[in-house]
Amino acid sequence: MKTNNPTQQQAVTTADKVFEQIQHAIVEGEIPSGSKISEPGLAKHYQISRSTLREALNRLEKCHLIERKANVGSRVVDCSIEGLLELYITREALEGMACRQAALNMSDEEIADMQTMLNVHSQTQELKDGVAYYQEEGDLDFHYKVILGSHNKQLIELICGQLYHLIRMYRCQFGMNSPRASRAFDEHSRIIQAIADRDGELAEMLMRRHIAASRKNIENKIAQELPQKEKTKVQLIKS
Amino acid sequence: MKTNNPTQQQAVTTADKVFEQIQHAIVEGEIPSGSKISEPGLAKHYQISRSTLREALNRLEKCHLIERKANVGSRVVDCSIEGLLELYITREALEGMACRQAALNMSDEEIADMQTMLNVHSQTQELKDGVAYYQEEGDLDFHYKVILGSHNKQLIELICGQLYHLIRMYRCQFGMNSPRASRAFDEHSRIIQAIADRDGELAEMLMRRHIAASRKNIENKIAQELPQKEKTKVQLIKS
DNA sequence: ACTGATATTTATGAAGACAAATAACCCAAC
DNA sequence: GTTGGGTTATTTGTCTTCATAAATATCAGT
Repeated sequence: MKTNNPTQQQAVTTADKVFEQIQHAIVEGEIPSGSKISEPGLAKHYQISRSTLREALNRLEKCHLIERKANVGSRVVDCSIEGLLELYITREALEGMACRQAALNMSDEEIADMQTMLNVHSQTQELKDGVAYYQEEGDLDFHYKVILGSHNKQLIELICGQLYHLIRMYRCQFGMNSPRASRAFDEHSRIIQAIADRDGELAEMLMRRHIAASRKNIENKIAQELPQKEKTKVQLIKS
Repeated sequence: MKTNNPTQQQAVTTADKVFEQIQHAIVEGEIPSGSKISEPGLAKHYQISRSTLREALNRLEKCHLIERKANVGSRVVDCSIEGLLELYITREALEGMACRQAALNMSDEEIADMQTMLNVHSQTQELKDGVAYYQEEGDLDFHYKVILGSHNKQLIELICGQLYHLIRMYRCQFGMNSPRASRAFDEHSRIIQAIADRDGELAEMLMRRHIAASRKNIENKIAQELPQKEKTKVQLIKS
């Protein structure tokens, strides 16, 4: 799986490399969500000095994967339902606008590229008739291309540079290989159509509905599961 | 002028204090936009070690006031017209959504508080019949309260914690004490009304129009000024 | 046995020293 | 005069060490 994104330039310094390793460990849940981070411990584990580790921690803080309190230390963010819903709200706003801008600013080549990508995904989806690939990779790819298509550095940095990994973390932690694959495919298709038509208003509306639908899907699952038992996390959402 | 915002807890460590000082210096233009940052130089100037300064630089990077390249160094972001417009686009998306959420989530007390604030600003505006105060402080206060009213930690962190200072920087650098004060007041008033009516959809729409109007105002100024001469920055927008 | 204060330990914040990479400079050759 | 290579100098990245604040454990007193 492609773990890196084109926005963050590839790691050259050791702090960068360790950052990516810890990032991966957090996203995949190897370092559990909500746990305290021991600077001396992690530094020893990765065979680096504490100052280098702290440099890495700063990057992690930048993309909201850890939180720091002065004179106390760092914790991995804990994945709460509320946090997940708030993240979706934010995505709806940002990606909606990104989609509108994409409709205005994407080049014809970029649009053609996205259309072929969608076709590839379509075939792959039919072939595997499993849903995992499409949602896991294809969905992210789609959203990614739209965001980059906005040609808005501010939006790209915020979504791809910061929220992206948090989204992936929630996906992993909650085991969300959403069951909405086939519907999502249609929605993606219509969004691209709107972009191709250079209809920014429609493109934004469709993208927002697309994300809002995912959010409501989650809210429904919660409404079903939560009353019967008070378990709050893992496997709650999974189809 | 109130320089701090309620979201970032007050500085306890020296790195925090230096961070705030440099932040202020950048926002006010004392450290010119686009200039390279000398780590040894700044460390000496603030009488701290380089490692402490680097800690401060990391915070500055977090709120997009400086940019770092590996093995090369840090630069203050340069304020371009494109950057300003992109920032407005992003604000429109985020604050629009924040406004919608505020209409859903604000308590009655918070709403009443905002209404009295608006009245105070109204009187102050009439009294001074100058526009500076309202725009400089009142406008930010208004937007601030709306964002906090969303009760969405993600949105609050993104806008108040990160974009806020960048917005202030652009305001200072471009000398924008916008001439839209009276119109802005009416718009603010209608937005609060929509929030009080718990009409999220309308609240978002009005907020987006409010921000978009500012953006278009700037675009018009540019369209007027740019053809006649190629000067790109300072005083370009000022009424 | 339980509470509260003190002492010990541990972890974080800050400073200084070293190594590696980049940028600046100077001189030679075309 | 301009271009290319090599050397010097500066800057950044990393490590080590010290100081300070928080957390824990210990012990006395009730």
